[in-house]
Amino acid sequence: MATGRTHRPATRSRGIPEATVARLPLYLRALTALSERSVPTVSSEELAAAAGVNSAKLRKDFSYLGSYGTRGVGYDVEYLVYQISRELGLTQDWPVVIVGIGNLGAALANYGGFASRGFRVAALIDADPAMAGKPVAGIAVQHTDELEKIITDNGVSIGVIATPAGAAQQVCDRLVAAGVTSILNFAPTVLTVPDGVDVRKVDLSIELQILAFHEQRKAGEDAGHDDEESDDARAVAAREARRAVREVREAAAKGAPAADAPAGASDRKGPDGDVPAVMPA
Amino acid sequence: MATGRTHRPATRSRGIPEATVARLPLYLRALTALSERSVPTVSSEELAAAAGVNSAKLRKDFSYLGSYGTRGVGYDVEYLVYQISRELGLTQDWPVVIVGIGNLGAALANYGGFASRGFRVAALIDADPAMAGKPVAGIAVQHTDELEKIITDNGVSIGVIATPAGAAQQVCDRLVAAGVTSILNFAPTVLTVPDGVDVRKVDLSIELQILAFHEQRKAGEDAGHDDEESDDARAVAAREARRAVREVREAAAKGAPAADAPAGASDRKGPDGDVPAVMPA
DNA sequence: TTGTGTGAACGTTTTCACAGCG
DNA sequence: CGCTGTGAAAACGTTCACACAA
Repeated sequence: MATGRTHRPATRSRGIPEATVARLPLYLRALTALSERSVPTVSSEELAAAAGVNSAKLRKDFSYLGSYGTRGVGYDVEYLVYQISRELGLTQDWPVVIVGIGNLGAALANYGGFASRGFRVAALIDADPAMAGKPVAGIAVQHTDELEKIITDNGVSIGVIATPAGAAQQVCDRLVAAGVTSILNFAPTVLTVPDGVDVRKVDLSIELQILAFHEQRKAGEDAGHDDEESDDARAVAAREARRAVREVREAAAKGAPAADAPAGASDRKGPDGDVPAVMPA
Repeated sequence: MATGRTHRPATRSRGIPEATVARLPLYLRALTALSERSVPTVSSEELAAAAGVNSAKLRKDFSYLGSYGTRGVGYDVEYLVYQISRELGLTQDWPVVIVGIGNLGAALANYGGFASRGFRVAALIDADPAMAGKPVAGIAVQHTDELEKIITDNGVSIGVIATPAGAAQQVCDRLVAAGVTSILNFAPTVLTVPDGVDVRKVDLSIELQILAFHEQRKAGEDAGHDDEESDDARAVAAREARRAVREVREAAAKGAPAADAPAGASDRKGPDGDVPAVMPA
């Protein structure tokens, strides 16, 4: 199938493990803070605490970059800042475009964290003609028609999608066709992109759902039976439930939803489904 | 050390692997879409494609919940929606508070994806007295002074922090003290919480930095030497660089930054550092 | 026959524990 | 002696491939 893969495919980042790459920005932040307080060196223990990881992990991570520490002393803060910035590619400036200037898009445009790292908002793009020309975060919003021209003229390779879910794939396709090879997606959809294009997604409601899961667990343990329910117990219960489950399903199929049964979940909020992450763009 | 751990500690979620939990919302979304199109059943292959994972993974994931499929047929859409919702704890309504009603906080308040799942915005809280009483997304913003009362009165157990980095830990402490046990943190800081409290973080600039890393890789490969640089080559290069590196560092220590050297990284943007994710709250 | 459910193989990430450098 | 750097072990996650139920 040459249709293009869906998500971070076999793009194994040569050399540095993906898990490590994901933590480098964390270290960088902690180091920057230390640097501002003019702290000259840190131990792996201290830095790890500041970054919220354990020291063994941090040392392993750094070992992939090279041997930048001094035994018996620690790491030189300034020097590490430089090395990590370099490794992350933050010593150059990355022009980015934000597409979809609704509530969230505007928040992103105003977000200082971008500019303070190596990112520069090259343009804000929105499909609403009424938005065109209006300044957001000091930048005039441009119309979607200009998208391709903006990408090429500015040599943009990173795009941020903050449109409603419905528009996301379309926008994504245009970005990619115009030359964008990295996409940060805030729309609650799975984007399909060709090989060689990286997509990362941020989904606000998914994060909350994960929290809800754990929250429910806590509640269950407090009220529930034993403190430590074994894995087996769960598996067995699930297996036992299967019979009952099948009956319920059949009942439901006959159009008579049982008291504690399906079909209820989908009428939670009417024909709403995947609501856009932002105001209509 | 009773100081309280930093990040998802040993809270191994009994039974269902964390990685699976993180994907359940994805499946749920795909299923909801199918449900709306009145599709009665899906195969693991189809659903996996819609969710952007491969089918083996999806089947494994579902196997942790129980045996909810029918061999030779697939999964009953409505039924799976129900089961996953149940597993995620979305059959009940979770009141959440959002603290820090800046640009991002407002975007979150307006985000339809919360309400459409089992989440209800119980209150918006901000430290700015001028904000108090102003309606955002149809809800009057309340002052931080009310925080504890709001939490207890509404039985809130999930809090969203969208304040500037500087205020986040303080807000977090108050939320936790008032009874919140799950926190979604948008501020670019590592939060320290007691055991039993879950924290998930969303950091916009970290995501971009990860993209930049991969983007740099791509560029390097295009321009660079061999197509497929071996892991060893990198390791060796790093090791060789060590010598040079040490010299550079010593030069820098003497106050004479070399042409291609440290200290440059921190003056990128003056005394800016960790800029808040949102407007001052 | 079709497509689920799952042991077993494989790959990645984390943790351990300690040799050895400064 | 203290703290990094790193092999080796353990834990975790993904993929394979096929028995078996419908």
